[in-house]
Amino acid sequence: MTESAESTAELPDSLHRLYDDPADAATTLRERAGDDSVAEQVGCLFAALSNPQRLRLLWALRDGECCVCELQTALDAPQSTVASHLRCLTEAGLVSTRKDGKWSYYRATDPAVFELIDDAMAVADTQDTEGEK
Amino acid sequence: MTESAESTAELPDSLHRLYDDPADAATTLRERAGDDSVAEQVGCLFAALSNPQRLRLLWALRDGECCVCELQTALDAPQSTVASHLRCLTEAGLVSTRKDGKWSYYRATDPAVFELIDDAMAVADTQDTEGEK
DNA sequence: CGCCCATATCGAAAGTATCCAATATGACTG
DNA sequence: CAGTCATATTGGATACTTTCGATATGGGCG
Repeated sequence: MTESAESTAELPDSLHRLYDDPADAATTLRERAGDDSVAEQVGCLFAALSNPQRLRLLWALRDGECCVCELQTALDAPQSTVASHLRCLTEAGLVSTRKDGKWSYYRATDPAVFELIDDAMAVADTQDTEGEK
Repeated sequence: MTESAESTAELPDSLHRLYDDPADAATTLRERAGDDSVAEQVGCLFAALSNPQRLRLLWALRDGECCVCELQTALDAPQSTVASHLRCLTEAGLVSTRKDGKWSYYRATDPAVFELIDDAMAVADTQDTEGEK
């Protein structure tokens, strides 16, 4: 009886046909969908991982740190492109930097990200295989 | 001695200072970064998960199937917005539909996606906590 | 059949990401 | 301290995403 009163106004007609107490159902549904700020935070992580070049940068870092010129070679992309992607990964907290003179070395912050990527590959594969059978 | 000859031309100067055999190093680095088409495929999965509204749709589906009007209520978003996100999730293979008369019911295709999201949340949390200490 | 209902699709506006040449920065070197 | 080197930043062109009102589709009912 707190905010549920105001949110009742916006409910779709169909919900009234589906539930005896639509307002109550709405509250349950909204709880299940979870908090938007959490979703946004997780979404940012996934967004950082949603770019093929950035995934390849992470793969290149799997065996240990690399300097920018190595990563540039690995991707076969212009220096400024690589630098922007590294910035993006850094801001997402996925990689961190160590400077040694004029060279910058990047490494993965948390190896858990590699498991995350592996799991995603497994999920993507499953879908492919299901389509083929 | 196959393609490495042509790719040698584009190597950054700095790589020559870092390795005795830059062309060979380049080959190793490029192998480590992996295949671009695989990266693209995994990237698509992550892209589907990179939107807060779509994450909330999946959360809503965690306990079983829902019809569109329930999801619409859960997100508190216009019908067409919800429909586009559902289309996106469908195209990514993350949800599937069942039609019953004029109602459409959506469900998660593979529960593994929930583990993936949970793992991502754990990674995101770790970063937060590290920043605070 | 004619209407209403649940959902899907379209399409335009606004926002965001990507790429990369050019340029800036900051460090080592003679 | 001038030059060169490795990397970072800027800025603008182009492409993709997101949102959502309007409209289409296809089912069920009277």
